[in-house]
Amino acid sequence: MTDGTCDVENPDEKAVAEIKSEMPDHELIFKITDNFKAISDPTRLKILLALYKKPLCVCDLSAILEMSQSAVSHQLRVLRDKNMVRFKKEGKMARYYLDDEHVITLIKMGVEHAAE
Amino acid sequence: MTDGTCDVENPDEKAVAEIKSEMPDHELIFKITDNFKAISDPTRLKILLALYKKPLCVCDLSAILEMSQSAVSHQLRVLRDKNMVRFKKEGKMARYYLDDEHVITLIKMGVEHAAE
DNA sequence: TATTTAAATGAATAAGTATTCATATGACTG
DNA sequence: CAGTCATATGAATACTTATTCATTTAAATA
Repeated sequence: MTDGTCDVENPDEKAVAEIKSEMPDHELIFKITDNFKAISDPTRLKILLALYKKPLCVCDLSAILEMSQSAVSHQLRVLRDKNMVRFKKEGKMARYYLDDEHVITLIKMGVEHAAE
Repeated sequence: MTDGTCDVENPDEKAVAEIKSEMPDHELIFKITDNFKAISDPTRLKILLALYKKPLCVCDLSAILEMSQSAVSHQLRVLRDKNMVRFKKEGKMARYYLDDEHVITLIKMGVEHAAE
């Protein structure tokens, strides 16, 4: 075992090498996991589900999620940094919009999957 | 502002209440995020992508990912606990199989999304 | 203008987690 | 039967991250 593969019952070093070479590079892997990570937090998922229904201000999101304004703002910032939401300042309010249809498709599939 | 919603320009308390009532309950939200969390880690994502090509033993996965056997085993356990992979003991080896087609569909979409 | 409101943000804290290291188990092998 | 190999696992460590608290900013209002 010089290459890390098993000795036992393994005429498959070729297959292993092929799978390794076909593996997406670290950058792409990181991009993918980064997107999934964004929708892996209950607060952020709920924000996206709410905004899917209707653009909303921070205050309304805070009421819908029953969470502090600060916590919601912090998570909105995460979603903004990933370009999943955008906002428009309206007076002293900030109205947030969904800005990524792909993510909603992913979430819908996740909902179906989890609901069996 | 007694209900947490904004005073300003907000005749939408009804909409807010509706969105709140239509929000999936905590249990379902948790199920969904739990699945996404599983594929939000680069190591686990790579394991699933590799097993999608072909069932593999821990040792081969370790070689493909260029990671320690221990790290791979720990992550396989996480995926096993979520019923995303299963394994069959073959002598001293353990051959791991994908055990969740839905997850692969999600990952495929994630790949497409990330690759633009 | 002083005050209140909506939102953003930095720092601190707490909770979660991925990897490593050391060790254990069970199967094959010499 | 002693030793090696494949794998699993517990503990420790290092890192990430979600929330809270306190504060700040900018806009509306009294």
